[in-house]
Amino acid sequence: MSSPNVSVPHRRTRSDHASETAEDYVEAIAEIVEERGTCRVVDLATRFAVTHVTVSRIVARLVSLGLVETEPYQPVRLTEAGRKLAKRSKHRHDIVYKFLLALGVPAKTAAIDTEGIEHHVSPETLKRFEDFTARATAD
Amino acid sequence: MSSPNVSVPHRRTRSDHASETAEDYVEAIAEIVEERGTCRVVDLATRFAVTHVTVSRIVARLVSLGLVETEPYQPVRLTEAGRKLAKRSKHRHDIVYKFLLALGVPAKTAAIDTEGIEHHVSPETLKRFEDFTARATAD
DNA sequence: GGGTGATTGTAGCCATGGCTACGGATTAAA
DNA sequence: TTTAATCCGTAGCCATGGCTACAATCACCC
Ligand SMILES: [Mn+2]
Ligand SMILES: [Mn+2]
Ligand SMILES: [Mn+2]
Ligand SMILES: [Mn+2]
Repeated sequence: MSSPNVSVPHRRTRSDHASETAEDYVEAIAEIVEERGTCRVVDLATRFAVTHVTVSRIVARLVSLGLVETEPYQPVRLTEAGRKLAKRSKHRHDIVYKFLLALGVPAKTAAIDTEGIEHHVSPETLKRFEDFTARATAD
Repeated sequence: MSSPNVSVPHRRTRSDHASETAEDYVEAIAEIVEERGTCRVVDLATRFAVTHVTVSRIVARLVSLGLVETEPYQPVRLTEAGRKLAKRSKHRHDIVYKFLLALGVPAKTAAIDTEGIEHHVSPETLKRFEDFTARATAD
């Protein structure tokens, strides 16, 4: 919002992609911890359909970003900052998903499309999504 | 659709990103040719707010993909395949943009969000966008 | 204690898309 | 015809996110 960057359309798209991995990973970690109690590298590899090597390197970057804590051969834990980001990401994710459902998109397709769309929805657009879903659901 | 790939949400998102550059570039080339008669590397660099080096390398890949033709120091031209992709991309882009407008998103924000969202909208979702816009505009 | 399978780490490769620095080509003016 | 500006190419750097191959660690059972 501050930098003139984000007012050039493609710049904003690129900047969205830069934060995308962090958002998806902390969200996934929070979900997996919720389900299984702990989250291991393998769980993330399965979730994202990539190898454990890819996950390890991304997790290392999340550590350097202060979103995640790890010890060798131990499960992955979120920091407080990580939990906050996860919460915000999940919130936005849910709004987008429910919006697509309210629009009449089949659940499976909605789940898939949401995973990409969520990162490109500005606060303003998100608000319109919310409003629409609220009205459509009011019946 | 064919591969089991695209049914894993994040795999589809990644595959969307793989085609994203090609789509945006051929679309931009078509637009710039429309406006100025020809499209040079510099025009694309301005459009995407990157250096001419980045553009050159991406254009080289588009050539190898059969979407674009170039000669040294000459303007960039679309092949027939490039024009077709540009047309499809623009069509989808327009539907997403008009949909956001119909939803009540301000034009500037809609333009920015569209640039990212368009690549993650499945045919099914696109159809719902179209339907919504048609009804909202019918008043 | 030893063996085995699952998990994690590490080395090293590739493609993509950013960049700076610099040099060659084209074009238009002087 | 020289000069200057603009445009383009090339070399070489970086970060990210994929991968395979292999080594180390851990957990658990025998
Ligand atoms: Mn998500
Ligand atoms: Mn996502
Ligand atoms: Mn785009
Ligand atoms: Mn995207």
